Amino acid sequence: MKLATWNVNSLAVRLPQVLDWLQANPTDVLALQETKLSDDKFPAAAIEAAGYRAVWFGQKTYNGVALLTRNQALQVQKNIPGLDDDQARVIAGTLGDVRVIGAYFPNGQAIDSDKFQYKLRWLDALREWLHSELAAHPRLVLMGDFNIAPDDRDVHDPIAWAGQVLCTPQEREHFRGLLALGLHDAFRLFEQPPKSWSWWDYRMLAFRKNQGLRIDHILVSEALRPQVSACTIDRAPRKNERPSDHAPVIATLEG
DNA sequence: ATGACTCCCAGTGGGAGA
Repeated sequence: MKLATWNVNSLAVRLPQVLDWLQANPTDVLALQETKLSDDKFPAAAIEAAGYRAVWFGQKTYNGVALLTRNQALQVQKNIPGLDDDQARVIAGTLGDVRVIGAYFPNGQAIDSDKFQYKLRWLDALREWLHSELAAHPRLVLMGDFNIAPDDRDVHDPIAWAGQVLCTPQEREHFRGLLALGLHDAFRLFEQPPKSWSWWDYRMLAFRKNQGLRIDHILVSEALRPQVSACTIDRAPRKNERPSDHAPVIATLEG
């Protein structure tokens, strides 16, 4: 089973790249973030024509998530139950016996902003929900754009980024809290090249200079961990003419 | 360096992203 996550920064702009990528990288579940499309504008027909099913949850201009799947996703859940949230950030579905949660974590903007407080509240609610989801679905994957660089080795310039949003102790504590639920960072189950990033700023020639962050993640539950045989970041789409600022992260599960 | 780039909705600029 191949699982992948990709923040596409506008599905309207990136749809051809997503379809090309799926053609080259057959995937059982591709979680998308930042579709930036209201539900009536979601390109369901083009995705079906490419041989994929989809469930989606979006809004105009901002946010928006989807799961593109080979088989129909069941038990679809949109956003975190019990959290009063007007932003479309989560879509979950069940494929076979695997529960898949695709999420676009809040950015947080600045530590002294309301958006950072919202991020922390959202993270609290996510952890609460995951606790019960894991009890109901031991075989679970949480993947998406976490907007958290878990460790200094996930940051091209840890000194410049120290204490900045995406790297604060509070955010990293939340990431460790997810691991404490029994989730594992699939990327770190394997030897990886140093300076592995999933996002590069559009500015400052950041991709050409390989100055980025690893903020897109695939977390697998304890029950799935033994089956994970690989986890990689595919930099190729970042070299496209009009790329997303994020690259896809891919995990392979045996069996 | 309150920048840079890209996307969006707007409407000839500004918010948001990370």
